[in-house]
Amino acid sequence: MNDRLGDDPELDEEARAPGARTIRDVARLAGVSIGTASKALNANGRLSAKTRAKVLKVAEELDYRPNNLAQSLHRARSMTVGILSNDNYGRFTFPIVAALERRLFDSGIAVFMCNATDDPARERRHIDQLLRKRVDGLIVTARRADRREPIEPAARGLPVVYVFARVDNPDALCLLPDDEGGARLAVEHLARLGRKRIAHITGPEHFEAVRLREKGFRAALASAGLAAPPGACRSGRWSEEWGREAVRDLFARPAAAPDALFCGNDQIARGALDALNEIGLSVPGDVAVVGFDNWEVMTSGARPPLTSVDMNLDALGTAAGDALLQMMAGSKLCGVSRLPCSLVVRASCGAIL
Amino acid sequence: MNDRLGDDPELDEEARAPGARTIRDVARLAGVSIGTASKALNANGRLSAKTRAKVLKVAEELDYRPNNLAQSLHRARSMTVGILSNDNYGRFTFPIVAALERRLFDSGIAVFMCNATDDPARERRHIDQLLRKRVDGLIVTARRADRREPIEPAARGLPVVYVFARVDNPDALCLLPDDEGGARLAVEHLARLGRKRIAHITGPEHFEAVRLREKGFRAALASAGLAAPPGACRSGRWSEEWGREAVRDLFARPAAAPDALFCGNDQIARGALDALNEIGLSVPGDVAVVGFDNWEVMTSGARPPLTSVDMNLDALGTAAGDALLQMMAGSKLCGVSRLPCSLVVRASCGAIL
DNA sequence: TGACTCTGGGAAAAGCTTTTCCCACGCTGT
DNA sequence: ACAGCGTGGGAAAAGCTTTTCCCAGAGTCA
Repeated sequence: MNDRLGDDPELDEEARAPGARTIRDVARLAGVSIGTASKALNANGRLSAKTRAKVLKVAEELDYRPNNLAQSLHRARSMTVGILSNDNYGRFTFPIVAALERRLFDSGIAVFMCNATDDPARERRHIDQLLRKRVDGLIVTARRADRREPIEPAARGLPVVYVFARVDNPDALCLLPDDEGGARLAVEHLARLGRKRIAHITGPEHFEAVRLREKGFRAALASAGLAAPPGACRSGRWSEEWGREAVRDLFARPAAAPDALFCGNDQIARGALDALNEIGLSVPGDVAVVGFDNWEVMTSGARPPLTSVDMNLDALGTAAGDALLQMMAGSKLCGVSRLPCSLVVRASCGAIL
Repeated sequence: MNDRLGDDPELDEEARAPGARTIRDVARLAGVSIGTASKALNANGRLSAKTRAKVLKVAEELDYRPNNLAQSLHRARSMTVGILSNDNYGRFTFPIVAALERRLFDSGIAVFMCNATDDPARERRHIDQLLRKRVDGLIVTARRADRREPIEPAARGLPVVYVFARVDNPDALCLLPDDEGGARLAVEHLARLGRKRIAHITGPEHFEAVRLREKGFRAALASAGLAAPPGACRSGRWSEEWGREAVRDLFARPAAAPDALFCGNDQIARGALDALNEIGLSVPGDVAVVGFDNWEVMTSGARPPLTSVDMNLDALGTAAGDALLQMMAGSKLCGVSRLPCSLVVRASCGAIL
């Protein structure tokens, strides 16, 4: 038996076909059958240590990589999942997807990225493609806006996790941030710092997140024994401009002016900060401000740096990965699960720093 | 022959195994051989119209989807590519990847998303996984910072496109935005509007983009017959804070103050706007400002809305997709290709609106 | 009517692994 | 020395398609 593979003319011959190494090559060069090679590579059957080592050595020298296509075909598990996204901006989706991909990759699963920007036909074609590729599961993400339709029944039997997306089907598993709890966190913090007249400037009411955050806002006020005067909650757009407008309006009569603002997102908060500045009010001296999203580019560019609620999107992504793995292993999971937010304290709320 | 498939007891039997339909099922129910069914589905061999129609009808009724794994195994083309990203933020990568995915999907190719956030070991494992999955090509993206190492030689023979990333290997294809041209666009525009003392506030010098933009800045000044006084170009960080600092410094002696600022990124521009505001200078009245990146959240939140250079990242993504498709079809492409930027004019530069 | 040409469809190999089942060899015990 | 048993490794099927090659039947022409 020739152990010096480096001198084996057969090896040189093989070296010319890169990337196309098969288990046949390994078996032939190791002088064993294909089945034996497979067993050695997978630490599977009963083989002598010598044979096993020989096969592994040859595989290493050939830089052999098993063909996942053939493996998947045989095992009826592709070790891939599809991520269906509808976020054309990517700001929320990206951290989720990144964490998800990391979690799944650590379990040996690769993800197909599919972007179907609110085009139902395109989404159907994507799902069709994923089914042809025999993905083992599906993740569906959306912008927070929409309570979307469940995906096609064709996917029945396939594990599906909706993350940062909500469907009405009670059999579906939806993972979402706890908007209400996040709002409560912010308002409780402000109340604890002694603020008495807390207002809420937020986005369009048709967002469920807006309604939930308002709910949390009111709940926290109530449990802090504070009143929510009429007009203390303003919903508008998600923009800085709206933040500025709302502040100008809220502070038009100084007597009734708030001493704290909880904003529905960091852009609104940023606009609010700018407007307060212009009015001549100091932050956090006269008014404390808390945002939502903890979007670094907004919070750190703001003056003073913005305290903000973090939705822990990466934890959400990791949780979605965990859930999908469980479902792929046979568990039936369903219902709406909301993961906690956290408060990232910076200077704008007037906490001791 | 029973044409009413709805009544066929065999069909009902089959209906219980969802997603597991094979071409055997189609063939059996259509009363033809597997080979014939395949020919009908692929419009391939010579078949009578009747047989073809019969097979297609059965396939439709069964909701049959060919198993891509088996197809790929046979054809030795997986119709998948991997996207290897190192951008942990996603701001630049996301638009590129989205456009890329769209382009490739339209050609029937699915993309594996791999995030290897600057961890070389992780990147190697990702590449290994992709090779096992027998991807037909690879896209490598990076943060603009680094002139990165080419990926492992193991991938030799596999088409690779570097986009928004740069490697020294002359055999590699790199697609990048034309930073220099973008800078020229901005400065020419300012010069055309009559600005005479144009300064440049930009990011860290170790970024190639910073050096190229400065080069474009100086070139455009020269060809407009304007001088670039010493200290007209300041490099620092990519942050709003740096924009504010630099403005305070540049405008310390009003006599030598610029009448226009070209900023290396929108965050710097945003900071500059705020600082100018505080100093009491009007934009664009006293000073015109142009940013870089055309990042919507920055440009539209700014007051006044910010004129900015757009790197056309989606065009870059589409071009990368085109290039990869060509390489997959056999073309050898290499070299560094820079795609044009464009200027998006808003109020901050003082153009007629 | 016989030979020949189409034509439509079938059989089988190939693509790469995994896994089950089985066989042969060598050893043990008497 | 022989029966039996354990052990290591091989053969082959299966997983799902595609494609090539071939055959049978029908039609055509002389």
